[in-house]
Amino acid sequence: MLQLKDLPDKAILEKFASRYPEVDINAVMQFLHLLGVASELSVGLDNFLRRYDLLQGRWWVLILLMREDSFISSPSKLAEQSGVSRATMTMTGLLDGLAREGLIQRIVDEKDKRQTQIKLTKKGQQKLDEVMPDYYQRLGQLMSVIDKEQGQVLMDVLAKLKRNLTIFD
Amino acid sequence: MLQLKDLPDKAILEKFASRYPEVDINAVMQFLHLLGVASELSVGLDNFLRRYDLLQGRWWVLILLMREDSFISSPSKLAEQSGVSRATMTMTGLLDGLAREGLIQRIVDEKDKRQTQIKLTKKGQQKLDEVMPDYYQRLGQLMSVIDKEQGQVLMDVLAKLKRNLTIFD
DNA sequence: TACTAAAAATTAGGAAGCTAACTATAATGG
DNA sequence: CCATTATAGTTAGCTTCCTAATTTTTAGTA
Repeated sequence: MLQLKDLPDKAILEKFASRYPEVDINAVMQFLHLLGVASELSVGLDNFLRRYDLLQGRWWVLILLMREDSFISSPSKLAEQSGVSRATMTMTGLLDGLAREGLIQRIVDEKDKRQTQIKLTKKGQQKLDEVMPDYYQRLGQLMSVIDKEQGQVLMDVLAKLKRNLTIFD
Repeated sequence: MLQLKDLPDKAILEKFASRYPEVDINAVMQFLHLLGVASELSVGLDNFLRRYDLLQGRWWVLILLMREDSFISSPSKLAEQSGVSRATMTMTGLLDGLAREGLIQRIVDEKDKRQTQIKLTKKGQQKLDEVMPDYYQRLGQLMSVIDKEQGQVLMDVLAKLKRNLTIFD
């Protein structure tokens, strides 16, 4: 993700504009600030989760399991939903680590021996019960500076950008 | 950065709300969509750059050098500005790779022998002259769906969130 | 002046992701 | 019904980042 710390200011962009006249200065500023702030938020979230011995990936796995009615899913479904490769899901101790700490449990699927079922344990649920209230409380505070109208504009803008993603193809 | 693909919908968040009543559903949706879209934009940018044999890190180095009056900087300054560690700047072939391809040049600083000066070469400038017009043109198109008023709201919202980052501390 | 501090670059070792290849099992269709 | 194809999980090898320690050089101070 965008790690650039020293975003260009107007002066720099004007310098670049003299060589590359097609630049739309406002477009660049909006784009880079969007990526920059999102990246900082993501780092902030990571730091927050670290205090609960969770990394973002491990946390998503627990949440995705809690979404399921029976608290059961499979490695490939979890990988797809959380946006990592199946290899990453088994390596990196994502599942191994969670299982070692007793937050999830592997169950052999007798019907289809290719599959392993992954189940959220009581201890895993307890971990979420620690994290989530704190997370939701902070998130509410973070977003409280955005009023209703601005929130709608934000969601609208994000939706439009998402639809426009093919521009980089 | 946030890799979660399967963002929660209203139904899921309401289910979570019954266990964690402190959740502000709109806040969560806005937050996750912001991180999600930003992440997809960043991946899109990477894919775009790959066609010019650039990764995001390599590209920033060239741009940061072009910003300097004499096209000269140092590894630690570049590391700080582009948001990677000094170790990453020398390893990973960031500088080694760019030097090998002749896009930058290392110059020993005779005044302070601890430092190495990094200079953008003519070939490096040519590389930017290939990439930047295409980049700016696409970026202009991408952001063209956001009108002036929405753009101002977006920048305002981002600035407010940035100021609020300490909430995760 | 000589000793200590700080600073720049690098190196060592490790974390967390990727793709591609491999193994075992299940599903399909000629 | 058996041969091919597809799917789930894992393994191998690579990439790109990190922190902490090391080396060299400079700056500051007693």
